[in-house]
Amino acid sequence: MGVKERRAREKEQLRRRILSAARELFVTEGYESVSMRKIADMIEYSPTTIYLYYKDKADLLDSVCKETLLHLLNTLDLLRKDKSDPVETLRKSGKAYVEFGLKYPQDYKLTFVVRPQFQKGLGLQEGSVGERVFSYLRTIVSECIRQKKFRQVDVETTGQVLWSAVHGVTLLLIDFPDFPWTEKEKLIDMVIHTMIEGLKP
Amino acid sequence: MGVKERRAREKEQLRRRILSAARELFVTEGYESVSMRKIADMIEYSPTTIYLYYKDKADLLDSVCKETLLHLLNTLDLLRKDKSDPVETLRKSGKAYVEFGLKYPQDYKLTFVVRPQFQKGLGLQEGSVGERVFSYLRTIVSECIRQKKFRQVDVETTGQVLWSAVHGVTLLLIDFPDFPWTEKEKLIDMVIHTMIEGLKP
DNA sequence: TCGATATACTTAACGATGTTAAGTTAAAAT
DNA sequence: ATTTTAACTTAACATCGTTAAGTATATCGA
Repeated sequence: MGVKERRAREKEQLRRRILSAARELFVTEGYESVSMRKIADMIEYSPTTIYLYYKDKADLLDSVCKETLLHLLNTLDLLRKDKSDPVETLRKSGKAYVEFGLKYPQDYKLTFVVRPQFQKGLGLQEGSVGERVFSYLRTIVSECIRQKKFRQVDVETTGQVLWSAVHGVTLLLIDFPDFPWTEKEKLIDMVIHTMIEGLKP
Repeated sequence: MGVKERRAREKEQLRRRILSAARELFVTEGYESVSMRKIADMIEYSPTTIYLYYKDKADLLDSVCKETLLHLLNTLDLLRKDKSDPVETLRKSGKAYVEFGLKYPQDYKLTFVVRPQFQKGLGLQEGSVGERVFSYLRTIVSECIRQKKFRQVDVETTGQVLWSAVHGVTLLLIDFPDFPWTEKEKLIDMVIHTMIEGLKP
């Protein structure tokens, strides 16, 4: 009697096929340049079929971004294993964050720049993947303060400050690839290093 | 025989009317949501008239952004008068930069996020307004180093680091208005303060 | 002052967009 | 065997950026 189950599985498969086609197109051609018809062509269904699986184009974007956040979270989580030096963990996490952004520049922009425009009131609500990413940052910062590696600063604000810095350098490097940056590695390292130095006692 | 002159003046006037209509619509409705027809409606001309003054929609965006950069440059330039303490000038400039972004959030996004996507190879070339904004930053930083208020760091990289930080916090505040930020003022101040502390000897 | 030319602008059209409503086909349930 | 349900498609709407062709008006040379 596994008929229902098989059908559900098939539906889920198509759902995923749509999502991955959408991601590939969004990333290579940009959200605005991708039409529902292009996505439909890629998966060899009619354009309207997509609407049976996703509310609209913005919903598709939303789903793509949630996946990206999950991917980012997994990438960062790998670094938390080593608990010896929280400052070092923070440095590594910062680097990993920026490098993630540069490795998947369009995914990063979709998630942190394009999506907020289309999903108004996206406040990183309780339990969301976005909240979990930020909470990851909070944990490390508070450990740095507890071990007196940082001065007695407000954990919440400090987290936001650090996020600002890495977000900023990531976006600048993505958006202005032809700007005469000093060597990328050096710039990223200095952003993080300067921040950490500025937080020490 | 001021006929030619009058005609040229009239052309220039219409050109400006188009530009300011475009800016108003871009800023209130977002670049993608604005159609050439809407702009045309606002100035009471046919849509195709715009093409006699601007190559295409991206060209219109480009002109709007150049104006924004000029506006930003003028705002910052007012702060350079006081030459007593370069670190204080830097702090004020940083604040002014972020506040400019928050005062004109959509203009800021158009200039620093949307435009780069449509004008590929936008490297802030020699003599451009963008170059002049960055050069403003470079001057202050190098003065800080000369006066030994900062350690002996690379001027170019340091400028880029500072830009990253203010750009980052500006965009986060614009893009995630519903995120539970600590008080805006406090966050902005701490971003700048942390950076400056991290650069001191 | 008359006819030619150039300037400024408009109308009409093309192919493409997101999305909805109505229709079709095939499988499942009764 | 007939009805119901699910999955998908066709056709259409209003709107988009942009181009080509057309029109009207003002300027210029005679």
